[in-house]
Amino acid sequence: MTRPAAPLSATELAQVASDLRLACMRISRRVRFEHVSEIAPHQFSVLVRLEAGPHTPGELAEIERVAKPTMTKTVGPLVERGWVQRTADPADGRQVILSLTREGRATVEATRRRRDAWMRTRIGRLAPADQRLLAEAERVLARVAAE
Amino acid sequence: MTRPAAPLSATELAQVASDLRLACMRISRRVRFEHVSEIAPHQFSVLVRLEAGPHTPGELAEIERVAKPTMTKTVGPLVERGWVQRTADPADGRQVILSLTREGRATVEATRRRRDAWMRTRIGRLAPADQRLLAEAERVLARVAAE
DNA sequence: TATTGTTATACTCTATAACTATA
DNA sequence: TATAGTTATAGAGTATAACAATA
Repeated sequence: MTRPAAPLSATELAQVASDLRLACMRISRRVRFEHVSEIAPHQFSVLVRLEAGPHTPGELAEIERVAKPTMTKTVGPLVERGWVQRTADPADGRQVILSLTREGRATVEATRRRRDAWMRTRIGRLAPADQRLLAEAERVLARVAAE
Repeated sequence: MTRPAAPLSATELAQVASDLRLACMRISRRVRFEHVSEIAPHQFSVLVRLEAGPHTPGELAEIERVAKPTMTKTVGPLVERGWVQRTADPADGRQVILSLTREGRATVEATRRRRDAWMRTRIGRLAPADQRLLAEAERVLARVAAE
């Protein structure tokens, strides 16, 4: 369908990498700062982890690359606000199982919707061809991000 | 050269926006965390601002959206490490002019090179067609970021 | 009196070390 | 004795309020 493409030259590669990195970092910053969030980034990150399923504080600390006492302090306010609940592990009395409450799930979804809306508004303003270009590029960029 | 493109449907638009936002945020996070930096993000940000030219602490505080006392504390260690220098404003005795030293400039450039290299390595591994796709998309993404 | 920058003080997020309960 | 989680304590980074020097 399309003719075979030549790889970018070293110069082109350097330029694209630099510009693309900068664009990603700027977008990321804008999304995070756009609305003065009701929830701190590290707290939101924990809610997102719990969305996928329950975890112990120790697991969360490892996933988030944070010390265990830090996770204790991070989770505290989330429990107080009714977004996370602690339950005892029936099999091992030392462990605690953290899970998202219904309110916690709603908070994650609301925050995600706000962030997506920011991006959707801006892409929506682009010319159709540019929209399709980004749709194509997204698949590649997702692979880069996942690497 | 190409046939006219139709705009994305609302569903496609929502999907692309969400996925693209996530990819940008992940890449941004990876770039920032990849090397345990010798300099904290907010300090690096100040160095980058000063790269463009001298500023007063008050200007920097406004640009970085931070309180003035915070900027005083941020700049302190940068001066101690020899990356930033303070000079008195000859026209207004209340003001201080902050500028980058040669060492400060070198630090900014080195950090930027490391970050670019991370991205360059990953784009370099892609198929030529994907490289060219990202090169095209970068221009659009930069517009979105600048908006 | 208004403005620039700093110092004083407090709160949050992070860490390491010490402690408690359980295995 | 080892492990999961918490509490105790300390170091950054942030803020607001109070202060000193200058306009």
